[in-house]
Amino acid sequence: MQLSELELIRREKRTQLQNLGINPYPADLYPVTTTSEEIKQDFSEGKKVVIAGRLMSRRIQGKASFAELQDAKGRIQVYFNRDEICTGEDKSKYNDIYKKLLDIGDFIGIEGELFTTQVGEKTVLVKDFTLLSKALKPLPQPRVDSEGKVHDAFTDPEQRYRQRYADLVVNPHVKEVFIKRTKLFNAMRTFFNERGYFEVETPILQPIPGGAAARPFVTHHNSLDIPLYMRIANELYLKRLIVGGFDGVYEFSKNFRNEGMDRTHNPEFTAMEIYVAYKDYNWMMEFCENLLEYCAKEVNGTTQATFGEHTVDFKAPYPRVTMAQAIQKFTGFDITDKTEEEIRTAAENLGVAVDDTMGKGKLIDEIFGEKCEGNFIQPTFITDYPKEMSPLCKEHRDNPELTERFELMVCGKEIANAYSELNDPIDQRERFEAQLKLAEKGDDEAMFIDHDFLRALEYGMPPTSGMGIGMDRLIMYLTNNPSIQEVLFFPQMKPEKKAVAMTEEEKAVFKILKADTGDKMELEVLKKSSGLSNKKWDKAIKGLTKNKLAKVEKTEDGLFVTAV
RNA sequence: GACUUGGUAGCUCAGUUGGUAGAGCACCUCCCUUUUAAGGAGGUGGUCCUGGGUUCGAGCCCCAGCCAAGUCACCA
Repeated sequence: MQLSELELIRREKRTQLQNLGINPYPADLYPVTTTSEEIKQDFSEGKKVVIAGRLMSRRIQGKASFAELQDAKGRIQVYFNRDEICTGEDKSKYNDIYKKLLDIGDFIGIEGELFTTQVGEKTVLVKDFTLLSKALKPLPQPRVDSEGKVHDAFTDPEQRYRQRYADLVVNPHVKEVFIKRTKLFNAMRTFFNERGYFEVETPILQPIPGGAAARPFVTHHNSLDIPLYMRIANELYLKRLIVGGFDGVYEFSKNFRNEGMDRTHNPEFTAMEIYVAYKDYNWMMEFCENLLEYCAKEVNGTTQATFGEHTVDFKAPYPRVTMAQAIQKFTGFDITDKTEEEIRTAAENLGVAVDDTMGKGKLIDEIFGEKCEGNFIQPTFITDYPKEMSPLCKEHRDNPELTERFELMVCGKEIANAYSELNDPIDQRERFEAQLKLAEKGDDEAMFIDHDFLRALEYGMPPTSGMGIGMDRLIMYLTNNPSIQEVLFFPQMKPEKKAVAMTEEEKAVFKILKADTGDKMELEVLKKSSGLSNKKWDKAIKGLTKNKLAKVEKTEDGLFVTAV
């Protein structure tokens, strides 16, 4: 890896510090007493403080200098004055160590006293400082001017996602998104725990990937010599726990789906699933709207959230619309009591793409997805989905073609999905078998039959309502980010291409050179044995000498190439 | 998977018809003791994404590829 000039300079400074007897990476605890935030909130002139963080900007004016120190809570101005730091004859700590050997990005600790500058800035007067960690790579340095305009912003998404650590250091608004993300998780936990529901963990490596229709990642367990799948959902395991006697269980689950990536799909994503015994989906709707109202307030301090052009209000309650009502409203077509053929014709008339493999449920789902879904901006429950689309959901108490299912739509997208859970083991087996038929027809997302899950149901599961929430999508709404990558610390990226150390020609030449005894050859001999054209030879040998892998020397006996 | 746009210094970006690769910030040297995006003077810094091709000559034109973003398709 070729180092830039700036990186070489910093490495040299590291060595110089060591030569001065200063460890650039000391092991000692640093006795921090406060943070930048506390200093500003609880400011009193002359107060002694010990703080630590990264040096983020410097304005050096000879024997004095202002700088900014950034810690986990923000930034605080610090004032380095030569006479304060170097009270004796030796002024090198200021002149050499501070001014010459520290860089922006270095972690330092500061002992000092608070004061206010003539322009009114709360500042730490540095009495002494300690290098805590030397940064060898220069950070991007965005700056904000007095009009609030950002200069040199670090904005390239590729670099920001690949080097999230740097993104977080220099872009405070990015850090804010992740703070809100954690607030959301904490808020949900609090809401559930206060109601007595129990947080659990279930397997991520599963012999049968169940609970959703999706293509799984496959891996292999060596000593068992069996395939294992990364989980696509945790539903079936949580229901086993309801069978086992828990009243309410929930889990934040990292799920993995081996499907396409775009700005709303990452191969791994986080869902929250909760199952509560003796409840139905009507109860769950109320629970859901109360939950989201609570979470929105905890995260943003208000139930309103801005998402692009929309302002969404999470204040409960939310409208409840059946799928049939939604379709009637946006297409004028009433699907109630219609045959499959009538619905197919209606879909075709509406310009919805259909094919012969689609059953009644799929057709209805297509019409809804195409014509209705995008219209629900404010949180809205869509209820009573076709049975065919919901193999884990209980049949509707009033209509055997439907299920007791709802999805919560926000800004035209689903963020929650819930059922009155199917607990009839015979019905469940038949639904799995119907899925198996779909798989045989080539649907690679059809569900597997999970016999152990059926066995669990046979022991009896109480009536239960369950709900899943897409955490990534929800936090996108709460932080106004249209891309899932902005709400994941480390979104999946294609691997960075490794810089090729040597070209094929260079490798060939180098191999011949190394094979020769003494690693030294006459240039003409080497050139001839490489068999390269003039142009390619020239490029190869220049490449090798440039990378200091070979050296060309002229002696009395002629031109020689030496391996270095 | 298709299409569109982009990839030039540590960061943000210019780069004319194909003719010696530029700016601001950062960095280095010197001066400067209460400043605040940017004090003054001077200087250093490049795999122009990669590989081919056209050409006397390619950052620029052509072909292929890599990576990213966006739109669409597919998918929860």
